[in-house]
Amino acid sequence: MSIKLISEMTGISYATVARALSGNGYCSKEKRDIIAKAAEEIHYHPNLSARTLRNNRTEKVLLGIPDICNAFYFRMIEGITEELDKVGYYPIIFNTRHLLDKELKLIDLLSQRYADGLILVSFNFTEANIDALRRTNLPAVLTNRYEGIREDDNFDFVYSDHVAGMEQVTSFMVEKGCKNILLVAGNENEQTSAERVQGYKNVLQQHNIPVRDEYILNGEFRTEPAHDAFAAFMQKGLPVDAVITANELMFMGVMRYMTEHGIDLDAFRIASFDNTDFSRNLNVTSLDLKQDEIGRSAVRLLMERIEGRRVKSEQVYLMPELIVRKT
Amino acid sequence: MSIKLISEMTGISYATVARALSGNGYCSKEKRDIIAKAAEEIHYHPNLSARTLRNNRTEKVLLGIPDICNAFYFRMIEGITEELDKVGYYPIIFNTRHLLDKELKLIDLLSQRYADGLILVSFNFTEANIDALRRTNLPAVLTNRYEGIREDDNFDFVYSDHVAGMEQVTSFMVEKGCKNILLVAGNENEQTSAERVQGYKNVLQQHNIPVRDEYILNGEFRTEPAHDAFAAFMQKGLPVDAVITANELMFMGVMRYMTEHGIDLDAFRIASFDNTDFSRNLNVTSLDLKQDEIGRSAVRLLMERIEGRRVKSEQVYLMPELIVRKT
DNA sequence: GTGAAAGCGCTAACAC
DNA sequence: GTGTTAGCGCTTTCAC
Repeated sequence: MSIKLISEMTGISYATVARALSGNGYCSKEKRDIIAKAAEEIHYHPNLSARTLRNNRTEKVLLGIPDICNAFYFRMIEGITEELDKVGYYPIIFNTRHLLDKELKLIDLLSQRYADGLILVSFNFTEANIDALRRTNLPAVLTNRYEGIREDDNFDFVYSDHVAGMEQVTSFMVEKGCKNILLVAGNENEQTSAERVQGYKNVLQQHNIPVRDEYILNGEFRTEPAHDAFAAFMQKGLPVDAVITANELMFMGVMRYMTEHGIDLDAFRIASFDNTDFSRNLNVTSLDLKQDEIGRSAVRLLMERIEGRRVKSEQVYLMPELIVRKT
Repeated sequence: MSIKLISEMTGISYATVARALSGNGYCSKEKRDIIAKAAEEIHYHPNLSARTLRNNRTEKVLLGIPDICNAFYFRMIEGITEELDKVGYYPIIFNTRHLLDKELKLIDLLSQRYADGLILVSFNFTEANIDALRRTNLPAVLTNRYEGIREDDNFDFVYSDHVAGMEQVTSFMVEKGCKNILLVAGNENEQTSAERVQGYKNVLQQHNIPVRDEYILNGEFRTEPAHDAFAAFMQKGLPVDAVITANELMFMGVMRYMTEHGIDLDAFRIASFDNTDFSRNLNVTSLDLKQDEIGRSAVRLLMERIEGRRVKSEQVYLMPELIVRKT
């Protein structure tokens, strides 16, 4: 409509106006000025839907985050945003709130061509979302391991080695002479939590330290449950010389218990996963899971597919790094 | 194309297929089944661009956030998301990174009809972005005061009273008997910072406590500058019995200094703005700026405009609430 | 150099 | 009940 309108206003043909506005193809200087003036007058803006419909290209990427309020994802989002910037793409951030429902909705949006590709962060890759993803046959990257991936799948994954990560943290504690190491973990049914618990057990066994179930808490990866589980543990009066929290939300819960009860940060050694601002500003040792690099790799993999440079599925593994601080 | 494809596959007319797929209008059970099967077979998904182009409606709202990694915005984003959910809308989150450039890009996206409306959080409402916004003549809500608003403007604003908020915090300190109250503020050129400083001064003057410039630091609303300004202040050895940080990022900076130097949380009274998880989990008194309610009001105002129920500009003022904790 | 027109996929009005 | 078709705004091919 708008080009047509300008065409009618100026008496210049539709095609010439279109050329002038897009900058593709020739249009004389005089006409271009007339057209520019008219465009300004009606506040012309090309309609994105029309353009997308025509080009079948959105120059946008959907980004599904399980919890947009979890600081863990910040550097990932930053990395993704910056990397997309370089190729003139935008991230469309969706908060999936750990709900399969929302993830499916997101995949549906991809099917509807709301974006050219999808980066999906999830801890819950199941038949439901993987199948939906396969059906879209559009480019996607998952930021977690999925066992059943096939070479001809339309998605890749980027993954941090959580087992090795927890081994680093636990080794650090053992080397510092700790024997009674409390692990505040997530739900063992979740793959990422199981992996972290595995890393913890591996190291204890290597050093012939007994693995005691009461030293492995289920904090559900969330602040409140971690707080409550930690409180219950402290009630028992068992010896502790080190606490490891398997993510920073749970570290927050532990921290809240400690401030409530006037327990100092140096009452025992403490280390967390995620390396967000929270641990940094409290000078607490934390495991950096390379979120930034996860994001950047995800974009690179995705763009390879969007630009048709690759069709075979690929997996990228990253190694976490322990950031040692005061604790 | 896709409807056409199904129409050709099944030999059923285009319109009937369209009716079956959309659910609008009649289509016999038998045909519907045939169509459903064909749709399934080709993984039919309606094309969003085509639909948007046709309907001139996206059912999406652009949401511009200055810093998506600042916990202050979490509850605002949540409030907005939930409220939009109720009316079947989605937020499209854009990280403007405090850059005018990005804000203008965002407003441009609105002009291109990438969404039906815009909620813009900014601390920098100037001629540039306000004019651009006016030119779109599309619905928008700003979450800050803008002095030059006109009754026929195409946008509204929602606003927390920062002066009254800081008065609450400062009064709390004064009532607790504090005399040497350090304020870690932002840059006074910024309107929100100036307002907060004003509230602080108001209360001190009411109580005949001298206002001393060296007790008002510029922490630029960011963690590092606040840390450094606080460190410099502490060097001087001036007496302090209370510290107020004008946002939680700056509180983090102060906190980092304290953990670095082994200063306990009860060395002096401390209170912050924002009431995020950081202060909550450290049991620190903080001012709740009603971010949730800001978000919800913003959506309500915006939907009134999107649905054409109102054209005159409106302003909503909210009153902050002090959450008293251990400090 | 400029202009006419097809077509992206969808919706909906209208004709039968 | 079912079918035909115009048109949303843009891009691009092709004809002049």
